[in-house]
Amino acid sequence: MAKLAGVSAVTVSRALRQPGMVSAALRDRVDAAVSELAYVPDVAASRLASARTHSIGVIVSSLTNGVFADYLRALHDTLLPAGFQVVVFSSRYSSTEEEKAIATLIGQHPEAIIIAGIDQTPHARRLLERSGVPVIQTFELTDDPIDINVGLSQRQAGYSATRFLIDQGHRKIGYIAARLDARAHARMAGYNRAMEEAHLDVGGLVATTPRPSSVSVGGELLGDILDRRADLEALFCCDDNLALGALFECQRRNIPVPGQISIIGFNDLEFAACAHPPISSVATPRYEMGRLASEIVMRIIESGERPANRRIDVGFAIRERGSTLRRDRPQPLRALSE
Amino acid sequence: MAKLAGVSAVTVSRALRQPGMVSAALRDRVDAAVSELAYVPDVAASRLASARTHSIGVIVSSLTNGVFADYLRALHDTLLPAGFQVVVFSSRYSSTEEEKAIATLIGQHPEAIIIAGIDQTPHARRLLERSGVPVIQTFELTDDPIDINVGLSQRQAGYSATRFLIDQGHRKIGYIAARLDARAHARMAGYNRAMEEAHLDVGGLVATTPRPSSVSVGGELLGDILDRRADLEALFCCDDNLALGALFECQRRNIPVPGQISIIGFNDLEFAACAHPPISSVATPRYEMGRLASEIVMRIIESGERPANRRIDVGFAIRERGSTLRRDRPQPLRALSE
DNA sequence: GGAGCAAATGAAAGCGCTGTCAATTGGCAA
DNA sequence: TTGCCAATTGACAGCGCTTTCATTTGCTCC
Repeated sequence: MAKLAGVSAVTVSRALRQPGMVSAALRDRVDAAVSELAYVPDVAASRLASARTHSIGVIVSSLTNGVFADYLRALHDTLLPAGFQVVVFSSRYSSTEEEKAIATLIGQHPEAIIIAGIDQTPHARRLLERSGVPVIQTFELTDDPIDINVGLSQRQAGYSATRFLIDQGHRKIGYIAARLDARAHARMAGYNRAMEEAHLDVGGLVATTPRPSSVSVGGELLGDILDRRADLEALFCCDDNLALGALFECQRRNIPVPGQISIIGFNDLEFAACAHPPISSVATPRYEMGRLASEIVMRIIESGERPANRRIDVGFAIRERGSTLRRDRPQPLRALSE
Repeated sequence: MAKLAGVSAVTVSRALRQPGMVSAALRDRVDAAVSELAYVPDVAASRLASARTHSIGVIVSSLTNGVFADYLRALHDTLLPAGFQVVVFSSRYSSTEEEKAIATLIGQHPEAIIIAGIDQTPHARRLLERSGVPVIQTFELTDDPIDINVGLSQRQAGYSATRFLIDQGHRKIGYIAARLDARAHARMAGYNRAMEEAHLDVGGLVATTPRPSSVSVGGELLGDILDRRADLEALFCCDDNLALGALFECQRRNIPVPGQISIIGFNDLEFAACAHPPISSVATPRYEMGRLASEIVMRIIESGERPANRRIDVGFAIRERGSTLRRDRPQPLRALSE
């Protein structure tokens, strides 16, 4: 390459990275040789020599779950223009794969790591701590972040969704969840807390499966509950796919939604608002969370400046739509105010 | 690291890569030091020294479009167990980003590249050709592959879906598409061909948008057509998200599906089969396609053995479901057999 | 008991770049 | 014309590994 352009390797490197520092003539010669050979510099060599990778490691639970779509988009939108490469790994909801992904990632020496979730294994945690780069944990909130934490309380969100249904006048409120990752558990804990607080029985009202979440699973899980509790009044679904499946299942069984069963989903994916009826959901600011995480990371890399707070709560919001309906009750719920 | 274990760097390298070649005692010392330091070898140095990256580059149009989910899963399922790392880039449906992704990827020296689509820019093509590694183009079929091509004829699939509706007795058949990438265009070409062949007019029956596909866009596009053609009888949707949106829009407008309008989608995503009514769709073997591509790649890397055919058609299949209905016509369609 | 060999380990070189610093060139002031 | 400085370019070393080859160790076998 350098030979073809008739210059030294150093000049090629400079012409490509800081064109302003070489004369126009040489720059042209280099450019010509580059395009002649379809030359692409070896990042491995570059990384080794410069100790910079210009890459940010990102680990998500799934590449294909709609939940990570906006989040990943935000990361790309923010980091690419700043000259960073975004290296995405999926743990596929497996701790083992997550550990592997973290190790692989660290071997690539990203300049920061943004990882979804807070439930890393002790080994994974150690790897991250020892990596020496900023680590942002996202999606959930923890009191004990590895480094920095940008997320929301999944438990609180689950509580709020359930409480929302209770406040609407529902009593026989079901909960369905698939995959059962840490976030699903946290939401369920919130559901249980809200039900317990309202002195409502959850017997037969919960259906879960370790299978991945999907629309069809949502229908099946609702079916499981209905087999036991035909008197179901409302359903909190751990995610919007399940909610959509539950909605279809109701339509299939001629159960009016929200007339007989109210349905609320989670994450407020795009389709929720335009379903028929539109599905109520808990909106989580995933794009915002990704943007925030990227900006924190870039600030640390560029100026070493760390956020004042290691723990940033991005919150959530209940989106009330047509799939949930206020139900008038003759007698008030006892002791809900405790 | 080597110092802590009291051995040479070479031994560390060997203990980690070929444990069988070092004595148990040293192996234990190395392992201890590794976990003590949370040591992870530097892939850049490794790659530079060994000229092997054990990575396969993958470029898709979108990380978050459900279409790539099964495909990526297949790639991971097949390549990870074989010891390859899967490096995924998204072109985000942009030629510019695709070029950048290809360049970045080649700088990382993957051992093969699997890229979705056949419509790379000339520059991108050159980069791929010059990279010196096997390149598999997927999802579509071309007569002029860069190297190897595993896909299906999107045009043919679009033709078949339309023809399916025609054969069901429909005449006023609409087409909606979003994003308008190469595959959407190919499907539309198939639609146009089928309509033309059947001497059916497409006036006012087509609605497209450059916006990304989504469920809500599906409803809007159907609305656009209905504004012009209230007599619409059937709708071919460029993807299942649009189809779902169209279905919801019909429900919202109290238009019976399939009673008044038949709907067929494309790709047969998971939710199509469990919608209400279940949505007919064109199933594309995406998992199979990914598996095939991986296996070809691994065979080439391991033994240099290339497939007999550079162009492999994985086909497609119409899944007939409740959203499409045979419509009886008094008079037969003229000249359909031409 | 010593030659011969296999197994285990280490020393040295080098992968393709970039950081550092030295060398060269040209322009301009004195 | 001479000397000095800035701009431009190149030489060299080294990033952290792995490959190759040499060395050492511990056997086996005659």
